Amino acid sequence: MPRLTEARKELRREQIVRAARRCFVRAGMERTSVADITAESGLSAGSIYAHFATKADIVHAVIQDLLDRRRETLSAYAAASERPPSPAEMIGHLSTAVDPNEAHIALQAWGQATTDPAVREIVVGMLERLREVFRIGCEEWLIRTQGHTLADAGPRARHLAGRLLAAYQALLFRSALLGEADVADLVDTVIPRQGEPS
Amino acid sequence: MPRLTEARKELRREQIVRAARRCFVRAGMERTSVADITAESGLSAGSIYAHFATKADIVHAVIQDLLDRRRETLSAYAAASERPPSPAEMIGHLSTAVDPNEAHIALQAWGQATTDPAVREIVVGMLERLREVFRIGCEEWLIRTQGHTLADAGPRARHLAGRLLAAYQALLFRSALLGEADVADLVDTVIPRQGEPS
DNA sequence: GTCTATACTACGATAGAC
DNA sequence: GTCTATCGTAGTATAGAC
Repeated sequence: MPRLTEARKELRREQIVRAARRCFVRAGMERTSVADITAESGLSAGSIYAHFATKADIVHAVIQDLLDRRRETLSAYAAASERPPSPAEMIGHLSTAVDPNEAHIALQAWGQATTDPAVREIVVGMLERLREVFRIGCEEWLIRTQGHTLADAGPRARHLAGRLLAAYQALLFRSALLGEADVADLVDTVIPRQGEPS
Repeated sequence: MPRLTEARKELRREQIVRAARRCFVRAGMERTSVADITAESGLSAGSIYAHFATKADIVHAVIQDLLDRRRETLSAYAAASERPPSPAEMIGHLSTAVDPNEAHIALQAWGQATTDPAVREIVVGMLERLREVFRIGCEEWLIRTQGHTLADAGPRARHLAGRLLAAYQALLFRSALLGEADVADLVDTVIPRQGEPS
């Protein structure tokens, strides 16, 4: 029966993480007190501290969880279609898939990362993995639809991945702080309409 | 003599803002206490509260001051040279001029902006002004060195300005959280080597 | 205007009953 | 495991002397 209790434990953790995420969107990570999280989750302080040692651990869990989901979604999109999506299609898809609430947390995480080494680790590590997802996606696209050789595609894919990463971050910023219109505008701005970007 | 005392007052405010900025770089805006700022500035709590009503006012002043300086620097660069700099030259200049400490504050401000309306106002407002600086710079470059007509240059400059803005934000992110190498890499990635970007 | 000392509040974390 | 109640601390802001 340990597996059942393990699963239950994980379920509680998720419940807490979800409640914390709602609080963070509303008031920010630092202005959210543990009392706020207890109120939002319907649990008590004692219960929460049975699953997380400190408030910082909750913050880290929320960020990690968010970034993990994001990466999985992207990875799934790139792998789903029979014909690999072009960089322009990727950004187009991202622009429709990005959630302002998630963008809020992401920007807060960036700010935290400037002073909290643990958060920095999470953010930078995830960034590298995201870059890798982009790179592999671009490589497949170049080889399978653009007729590049493997040798050619390698450096070119790295280049494109860096560009996609920057575009994605700009997307998050605009989604969090500007309007829907600015998100759409960015897609037009960053990605050339046809073929491959220079 | 009111002007002299006014000037002294402003000087004290600057002293406080500078001390606060150092604290923010070290520990973040929210984890910095007023006591930290008094220690860093060499002043006392009483003195500080004689010049700022609340800690939030200090935060706002630090952010505003930073963004103002940034915009002035950029504006001066664009206006300085006899021949207007190209977008590529602008980003190249930015990449060498960006200070990691300033980038730290900028990212913290973005995070704050997601929940603090006053900070959001400052950040978004400054963003629009920055976009305008870029737009005007690009327009001049297009007209005076690329032979565009005014009618042609308008929309094109707007397009380029949006792109420069995104690149600048990516630059700040990398400067704050990644290394010098990633900053240089971004310049290569985002800006085509010659002529105008698509 | 600037200092020291402090009032008041809010927070993170724990204790102990159930 | 979860609750209620609470301890200790740290923080913002103010009071009052100089």
